[in-house]
Amino acid sequence: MATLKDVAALAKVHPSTVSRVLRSVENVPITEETRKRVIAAAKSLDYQPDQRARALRLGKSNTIGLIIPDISNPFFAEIAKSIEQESYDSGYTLVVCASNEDQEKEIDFVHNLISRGIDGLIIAPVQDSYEHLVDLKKRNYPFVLVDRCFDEFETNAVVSDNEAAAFEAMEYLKDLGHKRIGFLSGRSTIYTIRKRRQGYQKAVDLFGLDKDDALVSAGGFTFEEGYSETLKMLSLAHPPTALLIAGNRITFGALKAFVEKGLTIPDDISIIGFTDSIV
Amino acid sequence: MATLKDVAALAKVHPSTVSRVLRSVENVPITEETRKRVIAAAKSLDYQPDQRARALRLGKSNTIGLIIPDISNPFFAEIAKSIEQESYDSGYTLVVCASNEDQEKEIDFVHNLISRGIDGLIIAPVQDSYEHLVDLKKRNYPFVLVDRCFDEFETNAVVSDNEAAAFEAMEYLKDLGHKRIGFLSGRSTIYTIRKRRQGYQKAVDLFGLDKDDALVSAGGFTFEEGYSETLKMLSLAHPPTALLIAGNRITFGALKAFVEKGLTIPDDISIIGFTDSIV
DNA sequence: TTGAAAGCGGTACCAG
DNA sequence: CTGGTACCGCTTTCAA
Repeated sequence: MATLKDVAALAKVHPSTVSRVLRSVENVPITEETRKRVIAAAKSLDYQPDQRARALRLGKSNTIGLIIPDISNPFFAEIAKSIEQESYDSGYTLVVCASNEDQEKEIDFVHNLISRGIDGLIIAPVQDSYEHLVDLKKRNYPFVLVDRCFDEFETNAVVSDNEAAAFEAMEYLKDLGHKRIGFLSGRSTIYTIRKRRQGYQKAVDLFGLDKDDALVSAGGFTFEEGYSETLKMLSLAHPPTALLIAGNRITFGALKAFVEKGLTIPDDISIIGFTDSIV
Repeated sequence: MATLKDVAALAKVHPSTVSRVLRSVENVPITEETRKRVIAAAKSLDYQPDQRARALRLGKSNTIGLIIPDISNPFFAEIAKSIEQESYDSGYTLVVCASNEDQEKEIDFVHNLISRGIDGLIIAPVQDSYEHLVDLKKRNYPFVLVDRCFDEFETNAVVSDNEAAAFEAMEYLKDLGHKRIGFLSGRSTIYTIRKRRQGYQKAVDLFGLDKDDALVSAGGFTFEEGYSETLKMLSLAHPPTALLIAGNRITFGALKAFVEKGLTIPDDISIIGFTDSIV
């Protein structure tokens, strides 16, 4: 890698001059002569300024970090994609890290990214704990939460109204005539899941639907778990006639279970799933 | 952010001493006394070494970059996930960038990442051009290609045998009795696509299947394009009885077309798709 | 056993 | 208009 010095030597000027020419900002006047020489030298050496040195000096890196629980989940991948687009267009580089739903790793990433001098942080937290975030807030470090947040901990966050959405879905199913509706979801420590469940419960109470603990499952958010939990629910003495499913992979698991049981949608059973993939 | 100096001041020692204590490597002897004081000071200030300064000094960042064409494509998301795991376990941080199938952006990322001082680069190239990669090779910069590579340009690459896979799929369809098989894919500049197509052609020739340009489409790799291309192929005078599809989103598009046409699998039509999502 | 100083590659301020 | 210099935060000789 060519450095400022190399370019300076080739152009027979001082490094600081090269810096000025290349950034061209500042109202500093420069002879057309020198400018040409410098530019030529830089091009011939294919000079690229070292961003870490720059960042070190400037205290700004034009980089932001994104921590998501699972990059292979289409929902988060889509989030990552849009954020990436947006940052790129604004001249920022996005660093994507996947915590893999591992709280330790998330905390690790937070520290790691900060020590790399990123300008800001976007986190979809694992949500087993949040002290590290409290810490960030105390230090006034710029960060936002996406998709999931904490009721007990106030921060900047962009989340959707999962409770309302779940409630509306339930209302729709009720209007179809369903009285016995099951709820399938992942770990209930997760904000989105809790909210959806609240919407579910609210609807059950308000519409006088069947209230039964066996109809509520929070087994996990994988394909396999969705599959097995659905089977379990279908083999109840009084199985549900409809399902509200919070999680896209769970939904596919449920579909597999239906196929296996010979059930068809919407004749034998109705479902509404929270998912945003193209399928 | 607390710096070495801050810690040093608090512990009443020289910064260099703090550095030595904290890295604890080197066979440099240190009084237990001082060590204790330094550790305490560092902890109380929650000191995290500045990685960019460190990288600048050391000439090594323990970071590797990954450039993929599309993060929202499950195939690449899965690749990103495994690489991330692997790097994390080896103490490396992975920076993921999405070129969005945009050659310009890819080149941009390559330069950007290098100037950030990453130790190595993994690229699934867009494949419209490769001069920037030739450049990397000339400069002896450590990089590998994944999934896609160039026949005319030799590099380290990890790719699967797409040609053989396509051929085997065709053999399978032929054994089912199909004579007229269509091929649906994305842009044919892409390595994987080209190889699969070669496998397809080889099978058509070798097994004496129907050879018809109308049966081969390279429209694009999106859901919508898969949908419209399938419709187009189904409305031929002699439509295919089976389809080989290279691309997971195209496959879903094709499925949509089937549903719309009232065709069922495998009664009315057979398909084999290259895809790795759970669906 | 610890301190002082140089330098990684830039930027910014002050001189001239 | 351009050069010199200090410094960002850290590591690494070299001395003491």
